[in-house]
Amino acid sequence: MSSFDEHEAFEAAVPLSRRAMAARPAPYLDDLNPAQRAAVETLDGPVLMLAGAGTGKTKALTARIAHLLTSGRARPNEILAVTFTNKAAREMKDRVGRMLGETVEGMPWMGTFHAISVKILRRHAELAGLKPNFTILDTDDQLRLLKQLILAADIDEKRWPARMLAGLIDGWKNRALTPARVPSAEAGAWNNRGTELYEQYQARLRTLNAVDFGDLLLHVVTIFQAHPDVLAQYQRWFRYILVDEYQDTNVAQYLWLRLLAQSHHNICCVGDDDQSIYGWRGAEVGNILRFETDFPGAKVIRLEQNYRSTPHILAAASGVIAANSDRLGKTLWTRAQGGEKVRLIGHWDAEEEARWIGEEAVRLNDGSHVSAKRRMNTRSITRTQEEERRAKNNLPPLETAISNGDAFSDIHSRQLLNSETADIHRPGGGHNSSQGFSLDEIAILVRASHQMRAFEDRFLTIGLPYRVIGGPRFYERLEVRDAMAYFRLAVSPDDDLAFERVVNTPKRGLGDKAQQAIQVLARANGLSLHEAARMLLAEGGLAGKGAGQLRAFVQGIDRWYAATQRPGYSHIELAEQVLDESGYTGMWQNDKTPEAPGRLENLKELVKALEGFENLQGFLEHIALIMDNSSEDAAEKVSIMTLHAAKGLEFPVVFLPGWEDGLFPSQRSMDESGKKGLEEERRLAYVGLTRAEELATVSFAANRRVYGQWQSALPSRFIDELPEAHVEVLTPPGLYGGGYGAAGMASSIETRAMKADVYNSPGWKRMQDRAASRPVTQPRETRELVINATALSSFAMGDRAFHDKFGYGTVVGIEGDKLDIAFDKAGIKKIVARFVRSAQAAGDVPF
DNA sequence: AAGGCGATGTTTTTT
DNA sequence: ACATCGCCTT
Repeated sequence: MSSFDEHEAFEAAVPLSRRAMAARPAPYLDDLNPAQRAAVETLDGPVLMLAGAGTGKTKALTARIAHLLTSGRARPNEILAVTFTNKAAREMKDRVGRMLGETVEGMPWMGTFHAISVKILRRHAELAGLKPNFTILDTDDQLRLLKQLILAADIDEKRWPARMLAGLIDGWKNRALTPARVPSAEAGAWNNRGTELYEQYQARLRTLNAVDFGDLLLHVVTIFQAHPDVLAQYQRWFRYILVDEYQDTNVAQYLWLRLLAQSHHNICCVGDDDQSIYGWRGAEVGNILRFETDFPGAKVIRLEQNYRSTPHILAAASGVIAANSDRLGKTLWTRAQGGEKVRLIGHWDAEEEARWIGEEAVRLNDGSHVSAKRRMNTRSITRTQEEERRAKNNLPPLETAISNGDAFSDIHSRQLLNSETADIHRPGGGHNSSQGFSLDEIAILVRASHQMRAFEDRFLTIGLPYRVIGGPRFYERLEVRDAMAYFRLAVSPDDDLAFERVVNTPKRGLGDKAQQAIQVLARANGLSLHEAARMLLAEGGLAGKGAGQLRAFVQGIDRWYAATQRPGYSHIELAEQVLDESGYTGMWQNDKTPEAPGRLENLKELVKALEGFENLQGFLEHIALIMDNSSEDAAEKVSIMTLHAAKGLEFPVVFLPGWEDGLFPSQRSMDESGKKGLEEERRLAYVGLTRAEELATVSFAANRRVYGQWQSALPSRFIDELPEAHVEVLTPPGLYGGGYGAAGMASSIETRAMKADVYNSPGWKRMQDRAASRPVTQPRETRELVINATALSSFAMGDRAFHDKFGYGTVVGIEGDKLDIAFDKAGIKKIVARFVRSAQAAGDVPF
């Protein structure tokens, strides 16, 4: 499993497949534009691919890999391709495979910075004072460890919180600073004891044979720096280096890359300085801005042709980002024509904003069961866009499709074959009932996650299906982490952090006192907690019912460990056994709180995830780095997520709510980082706008509840930066209780009367002007939302019903189109009937 | 040892 | 408003 073995295995396996590939023509080069093509064919020396939003960056990157392979320049194991997320890595693997028409026998060095670092570090662990089987701690373990150290150092955690220290240490690690290298100017950090605690923390990690995420990179960098021979080996192996999202690299990652690229300089970094939005967690825009100085002779290739958005959307995004000063500068353009202007609308408060967006989503969705294909016929598209779409959905290539006479065998498709663009306008600029957007094509992008609540509340009542992207990750959930701790104990009984976590979960009557006794014994005798607990029992140092419980716990660990040692044990059975015998499953079964069933479900899911691995060890080794929120759910839903989470995604319809000064740009960002902070916020606005393919709607609310207090706000300064020619100001229909132009805004001004600048705010003035110069739009004809037209008539008192969010329940009241439903797990709720299915239709298994 | 109550701090998030 | 956390009570 070591990187060496894998690497060497490829030496033998590759020549064959390379021959096979070399014989093939290079079709992937044909549909690249000149800039993409240059980026693909410039193989030697440093290359910076500045790829604006929607310019086919991933395509160029994957084509470059394909080109390296087919041209015989490199074997799969000689390419180091680094991404930030597992998702990006997976996507790249898939696309390279698809491009070459065969699965390249793996690319062992394609992965995240962290995953690749783990591979390297396992092989050279001893150079970092670790054993090769070190464990990777997550932020939770990290925090608990720090708390212990703070306690031991007799520091008041109230005044000097562990979280702050963790942030400090992470920051140092992001900058590749070992305790010894922390600049003296920062020695005063954390009450003068920051570096001291950092040092202790690192020592403690070493004894635990553990690393945190930051260490993965830091250790590799330190090893490379201290052991030129090791570095030289990797430099020889990685003949070509590719880096995605380079604008997001931190100092440690930059050094990591620079060390590896030092000898041959064959490094290609792809990124967009305008999309750097992770400065707050250590990303250095400077890395990409400095590329040409860092790598002399670098070729900079700009990808500026956008295949994603309409001209209005592009112009609006460009207008906003133009206000930033630290830019390399790009000008996005498109061949696409037509499309709607970016819409701008003000609301009285966040609830109204959510209501309006909900109605809009429903209106746009109307006719959702018309296939996307049919709608595409009336859309302005480019050939590349269409081909990308086909690739994404595993559809046959355009040529095939047309000869087969599928939905695209119309005049527009032929047009697409003959020219690069087919400009097909949606009639009237609007949608009629026969060509709605799928809910999957609609996204709401917010600045801060607390904004999501208004949307969830609203969508729940109107029953609009939605999904929240991001949020707590599967493996971060309490129950999953507890279960993992049990698995860790089964695999390595001496894992003290895991022991601590679950020794009293479920409650075993082992409180502070008992745990202290174990700790003391462990420290005095240099034992693990597991061993110390055994000793404590032998000595009879524990009285009462705790003793029996602890004995069962210790013996359980022994038994589970023994099971893992038996050759050919079933790790899935063992996992179930562990959760069962420990009483952990029982704990949740007895729990009557509404979240208990969900937690049990997650545990089931966790056990199911084990199937993909050969044994528990393998699972645990990879889990920290690889597991994600996958449970993909096929049902059509509107997506709600933060702007950060939206990077890299695209949607035909995008709503951008909450554009108010203080919220977006975030006050805190500006306070803490000044102009730099503001510019990062502006990039966030740019990211948001450029997610939209066809329709973007910016909105703001005059009033919003912030920490329980009503506060009014002014339209975001970014609204001023939207170029007027590309924006349509919607006057909200009176139907919805008035928007910015109605009484709503007027009273918001009254509430802010103390602020003299209100009437003079450029954003406000411009809003007034725009509104005045346009006739008031008639209230839209609001179509009845019919998602489940039969629902109304089909429910009677006492019927069983199913709701996406609340699960199963019984109808206990009917009131017009609203049902009172007593949910099994969530209590009684009033739900709009069309969003409830009958229990039979939903099937028997909840969720 | 465990449940209740007041102080507290509230962007963004990956690995 | 709201959730989390540590302390305090039982």
